[in-house]
Amino acid sequence: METDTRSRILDAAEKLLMRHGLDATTLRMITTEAQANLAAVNYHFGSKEALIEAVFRRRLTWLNEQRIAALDAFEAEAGGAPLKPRQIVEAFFGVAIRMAADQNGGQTFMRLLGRTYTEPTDFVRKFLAEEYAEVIARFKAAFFKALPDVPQEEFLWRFHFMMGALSYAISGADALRLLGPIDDSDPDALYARLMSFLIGGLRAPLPEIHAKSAKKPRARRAA
Amino acid sequence: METDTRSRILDAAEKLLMRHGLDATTLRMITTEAQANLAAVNYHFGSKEALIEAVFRRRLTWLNEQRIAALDAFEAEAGGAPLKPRQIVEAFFGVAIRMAADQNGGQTFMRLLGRTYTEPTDFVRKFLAEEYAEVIARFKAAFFKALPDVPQEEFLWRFHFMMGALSYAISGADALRLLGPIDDSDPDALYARLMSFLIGGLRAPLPEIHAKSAKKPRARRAA
DNA sequence: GTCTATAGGGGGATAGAC
DNA sequence: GTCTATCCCCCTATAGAC
Repeated sequence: METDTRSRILDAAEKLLMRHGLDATTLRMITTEAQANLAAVNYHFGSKEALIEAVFRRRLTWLNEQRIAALDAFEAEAGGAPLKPRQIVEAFFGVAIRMAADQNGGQTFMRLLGRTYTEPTDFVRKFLAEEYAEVIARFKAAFFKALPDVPQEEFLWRFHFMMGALSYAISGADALRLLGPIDDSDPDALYARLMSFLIGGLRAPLPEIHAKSAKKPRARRAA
Repeated sequence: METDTRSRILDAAEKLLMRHGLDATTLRMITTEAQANLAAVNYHFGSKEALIEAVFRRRLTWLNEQRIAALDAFEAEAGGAPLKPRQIVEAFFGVAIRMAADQNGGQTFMRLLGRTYTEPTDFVRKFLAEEYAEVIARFKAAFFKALPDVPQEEFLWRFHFMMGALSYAISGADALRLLGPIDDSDPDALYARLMSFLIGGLRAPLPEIHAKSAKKPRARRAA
């Protein structure tokens, strides 16, 4: 707790944004929680939006570096051969879910991140795209190489569904509660459950896509 | 467009809530869009919260009735025997994704619903729990019967992950865009893709849960 | 039922003292 | 770097005319 004002504001903002969302969190709530003055936000960050961006970038950059490092390690080990899908899933989603178990702010941040994708504000979308560009490119390439039998478009949808499952695993506590009493206190169990589910979905039999919508005569083999 | 003021307000609110979220949508935006007077909201609904509740209940009640009707039909057909998991998934998620393809407000509503689970406000959580109570009970029972080999706790997590995938399938357009250019205009294709993925995840091999958290000694081998 | 006008509260941002 | 005081804007809700 003996950190500087700037860090205290970031920590307080992270926690309150996770709990109340971007719009409902006020600078007054943040500065009160951080035991700082209202004007301190504008002094240190310039505006509420700039503060929010700083909250995200602080941990998201690090998270995606970890993902790439994990992928690098697997690829070095494989020496040019395609990775196992399980390894790529581990590098992307495993790293995330492990960060979500970290009690030192990682958990709070991942919950915030998880709820942000479905409530996108323009300025957030913008810097998220920047932060994700490299990691997405790397993982797409790795997956395409590892799953040559899965059409790339089909894979992208599956990746998207996997992101949804991850998001709920991390920040869907309220939806979870709808299902009845359930123990969500064991991060290792959550990790194991999510990995099974994701790999099951990723490796599912391919759907038959019936091209009855005339709009896009989907060339399944040509091109 | 020749509907009454009350309906126009509901339609406008649905659309704006979907786009901007609960907090960032103001009554002024809604009444302007609905070509109604600002005071009309309070006259017809009493408050902003009551309006929001009406927006959700209008379609959610109907959606869950459809789900139960679909389940009833499968169960009548099976005559007491357990259903196939695919049928139950179809009754719950298929109905939802079909409503999400409906251009007559269903699509807008489902996108709103999808983003709501991860940005829960207290009063929303409350009536969502009411609206879901029956359908959740029915589907849990059906799944437990259909999947006797899957521990119930494991199934609940998988159901939760499936909800996450559904949510992204419906309202994660922004997250999807991060992955690159992708065609999301074909509802039939989306339906087929999501069903494959969900069933793959639901039927995945069970994870090994290592019970090192003392709380729940899950008897995997030694206990 | 629908309007205008306004009350009453809270928001983000900033000027200027210390 | 940190504070107080304040500007100006927009919000929800409601009173009261029509």
